[in-house]
Amino acid sequence: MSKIKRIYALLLNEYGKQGWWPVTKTGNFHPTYDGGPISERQQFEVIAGAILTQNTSWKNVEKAIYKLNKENVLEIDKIKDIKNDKLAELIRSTGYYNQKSIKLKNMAELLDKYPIKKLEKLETKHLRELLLSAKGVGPETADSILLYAFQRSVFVVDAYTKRIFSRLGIIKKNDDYDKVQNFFMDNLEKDEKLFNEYHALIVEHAKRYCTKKSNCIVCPISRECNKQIE
DNA sequence: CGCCAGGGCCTCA
DNA sequence: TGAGGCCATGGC
Repeated sequence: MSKIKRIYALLLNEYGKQGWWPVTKTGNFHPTYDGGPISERQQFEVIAGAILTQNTSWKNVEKAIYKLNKENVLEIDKIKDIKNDKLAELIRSTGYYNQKSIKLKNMAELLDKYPIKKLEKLETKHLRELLLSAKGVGPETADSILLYAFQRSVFVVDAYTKRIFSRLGIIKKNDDYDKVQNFFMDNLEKDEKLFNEYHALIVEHAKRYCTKKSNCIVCPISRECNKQIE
């Protein structure tokens, strides 16, 4: 078994299935981790959440999603029509709220022009390019949307991925996004379910042990690690 | 009080 | 193409 597959097995054994991406179920206002197929409305919720969580803790995003649900505006048409100031106020807890308000409305415009049902028919490469053409959507956000909203087998790279795997000695900390992504995609089977779970496990591991000031002493995968802390 | 959080854009060299 | 500033709240 390859090293990255072994790491995956260890993390899965340690933390269990994560049930990503958290979405709001009917009759509720808070997103929950259940896994399973999602509705078109929930696809948009994932897209919005991917934007809102940029450089921000998910806890702060949950509060915003709660408010958006309570105001009944977490839909493409409603985000498109809502006043910028009103939207900014609802998502205040996520930080960068003025920029994110614009980003959400840009995305709603895009999805109004290219409905999700039509985007489903696009090849992954073309869908990725379209998402990246939206202001405020960079590679990580685009790939999160591809993987968690459209179930495309794309590996998501974030700051946690770089931190964990550079400490493990598998990548270099200055490797750019595409290089890290290619490393994972060249060394794992192209399986959407695997990519979904692996990224979620990376986030969990980074939060619990591989924090900025790491917790190597109690880390469950320290045997695999060179402990190359900055 | 400072640091960090499921980034991305813009500018400047 | 790489580094640095900027956006900003909430938890600890």
